[in-house]
Amino acid sequence: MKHADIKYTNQRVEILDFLGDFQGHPTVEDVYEGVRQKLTRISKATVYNNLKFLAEKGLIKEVNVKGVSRFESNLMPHHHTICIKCGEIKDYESEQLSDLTMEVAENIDDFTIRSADVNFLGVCKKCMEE
Amino acid sequence: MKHADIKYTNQRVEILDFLGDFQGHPTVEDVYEGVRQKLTRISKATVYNNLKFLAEKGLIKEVNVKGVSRFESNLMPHHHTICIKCGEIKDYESEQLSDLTMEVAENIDDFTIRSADVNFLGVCKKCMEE
DNA sequence: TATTAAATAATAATTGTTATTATTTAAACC
DNA sequence: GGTTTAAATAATAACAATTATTATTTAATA
Repeated sequence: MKHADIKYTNQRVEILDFLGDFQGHPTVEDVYEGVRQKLTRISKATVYNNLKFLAEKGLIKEVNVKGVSRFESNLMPHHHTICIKCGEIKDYESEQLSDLTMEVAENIDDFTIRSADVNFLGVCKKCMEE
Repeated sequence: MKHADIKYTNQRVEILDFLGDFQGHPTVEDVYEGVRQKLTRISKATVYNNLKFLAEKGLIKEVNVKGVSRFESNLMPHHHTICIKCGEIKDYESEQLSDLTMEVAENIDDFTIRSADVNFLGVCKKCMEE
């Protein structure tokens, strides 16, 4: 799924690779620390710029949780459960909900849809037991 | 809709009044500036604390957009359209989507649901014309 | 090879939010 | 009513995430 109009610099390739391998929804800091293992001289600003850039190009997705940006490479339609205690984020799939969400999205007047996000906020099992 | 276990201080009453009158989804700064018209000596920390407090008590709702907290007093089930250019937020209602969202929410395993948020991201009419 | 634009690194500045502490307010008890 | 106690507030410091700035590097184009 390469895009012709995107310059695949070393930094961008490493960021994409990192996100592809990562299980979960890393923050900018996570990505920075991870990518730094290979590109020791990469700047955090570059990580910010490229995560934003790649999200705008649609190669990755941004998830904003409690004011901090997180990213994922899972582009398939899905939702998120977010624990309001520990912050854990998990993917959750409901094809029916994805379908209805997109159908509704496409019929909103005077609005050019880019994406539709469904977030379930609550308390995860582990936090409930405490 | 008064709650017995909530102390209705002047600050909290003014914040609730402000949110009730406000058309839209004000930030903490908006609320602070607004409430300051009547309670000139109110502290911004108090605004933060009470917005958080009132949201936890379920008297208002928090909407996090692009990393900044916004609040609203509309407690009816509804969604939001968010313009990625100008940041405009508008309420959007789809009973069918609200219903399905809640139904899905209640059936997520190992997760105690608190709320389910649906955000439509895209470009508003005004921004499209530019 | 020279020119130009894009990308990057390093870091300063900004913004939204949280933490701290002293003071004030108000409820609960005698 | 006065005293004790806890909660709420004001003022401000501290913090963390993000954005802006600027010089340098890289790479595409002529």
